[in-house]
Amino acid sequence: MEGKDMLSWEQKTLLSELILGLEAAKKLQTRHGQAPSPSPSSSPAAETDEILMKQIVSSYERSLLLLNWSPSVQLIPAPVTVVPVENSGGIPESPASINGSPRSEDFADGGGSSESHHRQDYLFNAKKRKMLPKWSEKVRISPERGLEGPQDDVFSWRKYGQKDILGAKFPRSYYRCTHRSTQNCWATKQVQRSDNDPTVFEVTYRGTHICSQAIAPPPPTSPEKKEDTRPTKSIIITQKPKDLLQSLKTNLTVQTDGLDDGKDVFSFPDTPPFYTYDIINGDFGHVESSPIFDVVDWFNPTVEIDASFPTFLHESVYF
DNA sequence: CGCATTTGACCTAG
DNA sequence: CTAGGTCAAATGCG
Repeated sequence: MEGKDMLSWEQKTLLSELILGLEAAKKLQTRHGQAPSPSPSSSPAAETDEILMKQIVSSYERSLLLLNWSPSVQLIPAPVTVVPVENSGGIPESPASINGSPRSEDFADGGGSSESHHRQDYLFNAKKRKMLPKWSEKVRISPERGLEGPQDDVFSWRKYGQKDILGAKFPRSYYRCTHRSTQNCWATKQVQRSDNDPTVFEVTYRGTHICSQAIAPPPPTSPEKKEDTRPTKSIIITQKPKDLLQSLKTNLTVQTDGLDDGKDVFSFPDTPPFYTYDIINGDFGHVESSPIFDVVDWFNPTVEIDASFPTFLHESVYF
């Protein structure tokens, strides 16, 4: 039946919506380009408009590209190996993390089993989660800090579980975004301390943050002390930020272990990425770009991303 | 008090 | 069945 294009109707709808929007934006852009700014006095405004339109168009394009690219959302978002630790054994890392067969079973709520309402939710979440992008990085903490878990990001995580893993000395901790319920942010991460090197943690992220925290940590309009913008968490990563950044830029150790096909090499987009933020900690710049959120289903219009989007490609990472 | 963590039970994939 | 992942009640903490 639907052999190649197995998109759910939601995805199709989204697709057509995006196409529509893209067309409109393009038209607008064209027209704008043909007719120079009506008010010559305010040229900066025109520039802003142009930027805006470009942004819109490229956003649409990217979205479409993503959708077409991988029907089952298998984008790996710029995995950054933080510490160039040599792979001690390698990660087992479920090779078939993405199943490629997104059978869109609808949840016919049938009559009778209302008891399993939250169970369905569980199932639903599990299924949904499976489609989320996944990547991992190794983080070395500085021992003198005595910190237990590495917190290399500015996100607020909430621990929701801990498990002893077979063959691992240390338990694995499970975290999810604090704003899961409030903002539908389904990003999770799990932290596993390395067996041999207890200063190394392996952090596996799953899903991308869509919460507002993901985008705008500090408001740029208030030139106050920018030191305390981060929430009490001191970044603890690594020893040489310079070399690290250098190697990141040149080498970019991409650890795409979540790819089962082994073919989906994520190349950085040439278009201005979705957003980049960086920790201005004097320590390390962590650049993360987000792929698509799994658009499969949420009709939550309250997620406003654009409002906090002004920092567009600012590179304040110092080398 | 409202949040986060702990921790055993529960669930599911393989 | 087992191992890994998640839930949720209990507990802790500011």
